[in-house]
Amino acid sequence: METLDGPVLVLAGAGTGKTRVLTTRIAHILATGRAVPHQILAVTFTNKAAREMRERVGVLIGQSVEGMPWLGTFHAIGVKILRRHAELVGLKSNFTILDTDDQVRLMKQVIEAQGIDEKRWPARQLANAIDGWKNRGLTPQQVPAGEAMSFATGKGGELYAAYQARLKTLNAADFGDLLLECIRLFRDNPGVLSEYHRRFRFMLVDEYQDTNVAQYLWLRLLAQTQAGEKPNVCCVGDDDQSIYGWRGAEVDNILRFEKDFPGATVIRLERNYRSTGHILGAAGHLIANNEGRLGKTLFTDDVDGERVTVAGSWDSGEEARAIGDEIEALQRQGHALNDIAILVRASFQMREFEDRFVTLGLPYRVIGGPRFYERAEIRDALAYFRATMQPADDLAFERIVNVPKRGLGDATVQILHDYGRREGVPMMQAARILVETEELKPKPRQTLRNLMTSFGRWAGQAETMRHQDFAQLILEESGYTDMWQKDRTAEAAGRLENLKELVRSMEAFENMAGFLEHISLVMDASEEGASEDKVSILTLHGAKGLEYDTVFLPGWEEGLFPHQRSLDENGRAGLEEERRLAYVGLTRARRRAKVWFASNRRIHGLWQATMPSRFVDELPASHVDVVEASSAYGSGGTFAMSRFDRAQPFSGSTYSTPGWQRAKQNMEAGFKATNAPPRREPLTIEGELVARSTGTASVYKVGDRVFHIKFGYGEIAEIDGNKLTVDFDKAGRKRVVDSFIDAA
DNA sequence: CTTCCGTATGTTTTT
DNA sequence: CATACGGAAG
Repeated sequence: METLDGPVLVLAGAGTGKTRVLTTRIAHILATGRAVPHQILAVTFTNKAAREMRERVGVLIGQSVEGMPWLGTFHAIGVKILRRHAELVGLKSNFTILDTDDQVRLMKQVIEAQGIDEKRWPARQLANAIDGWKNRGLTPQQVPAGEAMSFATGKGGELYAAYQARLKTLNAADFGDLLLECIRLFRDNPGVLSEYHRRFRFMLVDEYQDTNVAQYLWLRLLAQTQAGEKPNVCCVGDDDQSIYGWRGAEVDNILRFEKDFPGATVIRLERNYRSTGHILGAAGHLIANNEGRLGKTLFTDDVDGERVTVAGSWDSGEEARAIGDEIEALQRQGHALNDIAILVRASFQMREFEDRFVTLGLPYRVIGGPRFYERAEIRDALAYFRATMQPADDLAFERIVNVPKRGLGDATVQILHDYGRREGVPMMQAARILVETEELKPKPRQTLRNLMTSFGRWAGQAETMRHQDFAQLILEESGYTDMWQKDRTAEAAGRLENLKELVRSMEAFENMAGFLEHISLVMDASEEGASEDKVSILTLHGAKGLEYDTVFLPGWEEGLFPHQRSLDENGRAGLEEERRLAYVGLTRARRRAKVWFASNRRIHGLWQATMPSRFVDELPASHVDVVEASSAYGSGGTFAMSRFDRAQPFSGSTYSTPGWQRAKQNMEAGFKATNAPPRREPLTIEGELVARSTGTASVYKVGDRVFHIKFGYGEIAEIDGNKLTVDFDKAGRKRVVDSFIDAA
């Protein structure tokens, strides 16, 4: 770790203190005077990681050093560089950054402009292709002919080129460009590149296993050195935690680090400070099934602790109930809900848990749902701001020209669009010109005139008011807030709340322009109050980098985990990535990891018999307990939940328990998917609900109109202590706990 | 231009 | 099953 000079690869296993390595290294470089803050380039993948690193460096070196300007995500640093040299890549320095949604809409236009049927060749698909090419560092000219052919019978490359051209006219860049254009900048302008060579004395990269080709090329360019010199580049990562291959990450980057940087020092961190012995043992054994690893074996000085448990359930509903019960049991033993997480493979699995927890009145939070910036209301609001601030931002203008509905539909937009393209002016300007002509029908013409007057007025006010008041004003005068206030659906209240939050978050910025720049890059939700005690529900992907005392891992079934699609599309590599995901899941646990699988699961609405995941088989018997599912569910009927015999957990690596056998038999018998659940649950729910009722009289009465944060408005049908049965207008009849309810 | 109904389609997700 | 999107009718 003291090695400061030359290339260093730190292979940091899960829970070995990866972030600590990076932060102490930075602190060390600064403390020893080897460089000053602005000579250090430190890149991360996510804003969260960047923020965390910044904070931790700050703590280590004290307030004496002003922040590090070159600590950030690949993209944030890319933008910073591009803005300085924008003209060299055909942009102006105030270029707009498009997100995925803008991207797709623009591509749709490009596809249609080429006279291609957008239905046969969806924009979405082209966006994915182009994204893939950009991830691999390919410009339109460099796309392999075969691949360019694959879209729209050979138009793929052309469309990519046309799209890039459109971006330049719009003075815009998409996320991929932030790196790709940087690469082009460096390649075409050696002078610029060497300026950065001189500047960056030390380079550090976090999560190196997640880098894609473009990021790799970018880094290589920056790490180029004079002959004989070795770059001071330090990459930290863990090949066993590479789970973003489907997004362009190349594990290869980390596997061949030593070839790329001859004479590199490789440091392995294998001492784990997070988990108990049994958890590490199980995870290590599992991941050893992968080939092509750099190979690490984690160890700990901690106790062996509890074995990893494996439990089966009849179906996903029972899985949710059993896990809910276990969590309540843990809670009674004094465990904080914040220390408990449920890690799922696919987000559809979350719903069952949510429903169950709502019924139980067990507080939970879903991590990683739709991002703040992705929400329609936020994007609409931002589009208003963008259109006001940057009158050439056609995409923003198009987005909100008819939101709220004001009678300016496709026909009108098309006219503006055509005129703009023909005359080479932005749509807003086209609109100003056209309202003075006879080209538009009287009604839309008047509406459009009013709208343009508003935009004109707002643009004038931008300078004179505080930007948050300014934002508020636009949202109100445009009728946007009004639109949601009139909306009585479940989400409307939340949307208004989000808008308020958006305006509130602007306070932290100098002005509107600064805010827009930030939001286009950062775009993640304002930190949710982690202060309340709640169970976390998140995907395995979302769990990377996090840790919890107790981790529940439901849905370990063939087809779901490993996911069938991963297997089909990427074969062995896909399987190995799934296995790494399992490894990530297990290693999130500090004290308890609890694996679950169900024998039946509803997939696409049909009940399917499922087989336990091969990963269950790959867990070593010596670190695992096969446990009986919660007894409450096992006792009713012949087909009731099987018991797993504690006394004979395994024979070899094959399970011999009844549930296991039955699950396999079900598969082998070729159980056909049915429309009906394979079996009705015993009526334990009612008994349990009654038993659990607090008896406290509810403040509500039958027939009251209420509002539920998740289900919206509804009417109370029954009351049972603090458990209410509510007929929701949209969500139907649900049983909920009254603490989740407000009077409507 | 809006509303409603039918059909298609169901991983993982950051910037 | 449930939702999301696109096409046809009002």
